[in-house]
Amino acid sequence: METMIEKGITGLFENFLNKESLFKEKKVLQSSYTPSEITHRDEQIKQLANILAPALRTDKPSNVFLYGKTGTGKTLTAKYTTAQISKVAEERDIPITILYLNCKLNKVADTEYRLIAQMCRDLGRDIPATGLPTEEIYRIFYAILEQKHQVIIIILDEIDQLVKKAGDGIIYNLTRVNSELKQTQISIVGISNDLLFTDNIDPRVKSSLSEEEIIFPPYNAIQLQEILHRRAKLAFKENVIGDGVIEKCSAYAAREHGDARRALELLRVAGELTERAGKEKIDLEHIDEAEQKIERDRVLDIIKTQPKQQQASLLAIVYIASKRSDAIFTGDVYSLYLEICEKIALRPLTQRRLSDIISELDMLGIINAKVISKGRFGRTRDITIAVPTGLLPKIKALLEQALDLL
DNA sequence: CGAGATTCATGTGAAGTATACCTTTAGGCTTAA
DNA sequence: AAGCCTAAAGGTATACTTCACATGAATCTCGTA
Repeated sequence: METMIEKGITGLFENFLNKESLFKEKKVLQSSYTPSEITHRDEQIKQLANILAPALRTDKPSNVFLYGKTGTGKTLTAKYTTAQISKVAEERDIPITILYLNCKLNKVADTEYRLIAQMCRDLGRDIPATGLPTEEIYRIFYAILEQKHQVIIIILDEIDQLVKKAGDGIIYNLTRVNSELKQTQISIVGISNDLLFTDNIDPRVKSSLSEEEIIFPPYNAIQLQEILHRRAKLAFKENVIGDGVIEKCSAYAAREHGDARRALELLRVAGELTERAGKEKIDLEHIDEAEQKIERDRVLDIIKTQPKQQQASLLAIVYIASKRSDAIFTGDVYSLYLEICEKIALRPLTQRRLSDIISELDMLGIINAKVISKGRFGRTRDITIAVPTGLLPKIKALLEQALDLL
């Protein structure tokens, strides 16, 4: 029995190895890849380089704010430009340090403490995850900075999330470093895809943060095609891509506000699916398949990595949503949530907290939750599931398994 | 009939609590001289 | 006496709870036409 399975598996591996891969270099299509040349962002790169250039004379560059929808090349431009700067700086022995922080929710840098702590770690100083006063962390941070004369460029990706969750005082504190330290100057590169976010922050913070602004317009379908062509040439072997495939990927992504990241991902996943199916040429239907798979993986991955309480809350919502199709209210969710908690022996949270969790799930884009007033019948949130309904059973199963239900 | 008051179910802010973790410090014990 | 380990003391961030007040349109109330 065992040997048969073993045989089967080794056979599978052999098969896999014998089959020629469609990819030449798959990592070119991954979002972490920084190409040596960036297409259609010359203008933005030039602007950013101009703004940051004073760092090479050890002057403080202005703070910059980069706006634009997802997948318009903001992060890429920031990383590319700063990498160039630090290359030059290294050659000429100019002391410049670049820090890149992602402030996404539930990530390492989504509170004031965690942000500063993470920067200290990047500078080579270990900081415990909790226990120290925030002021102490600032002291350590200052001490590290003061060790040598230098310019620090801090890139804060998805800064809107940080400010939304932890307030704008952080930015204010960071900009204050400049007046407190003589040796070191820091400047901030803020990246946001929420164009409206600066409306609700302290005007002082706003003005200091956006001394300069660079707008990233969406790519149009033609530009996307060029980007894809260029990368596909590096990533795939010859004659692997079927007719119209690149055009279709571009069109899909252009429909979604010109998101290049998405276009590249579509192409990569389509390639993987083709390969797995044992075919030799990517054709159009693989793209549709890829689109579904991407969405599914994204959602399932978010859900999988949520804490138990969030999962239980979501399961309650999913149960209700699959049973009836009219609006779902907070009260319904809470009572079902309590039942679930009892079944799996999970200490139930208060409704107050559940209310916040629902907001969090909304922020993650798994559900839509809008506050409505039902007049005489009070007010509540109108909750709907924000993922394709075809995914519901899968989500349900995943959650039940994650929570040890049944 | 319509303006204003009422009402409901929950949103939302502030303040307090539990937990897990951190540093400092004071003993207490060991060790080396 | 100096050095090292340990446990207690005193402190923090974070996730959560408790308390109290805010919301806003459907419905009710009641004066008026």
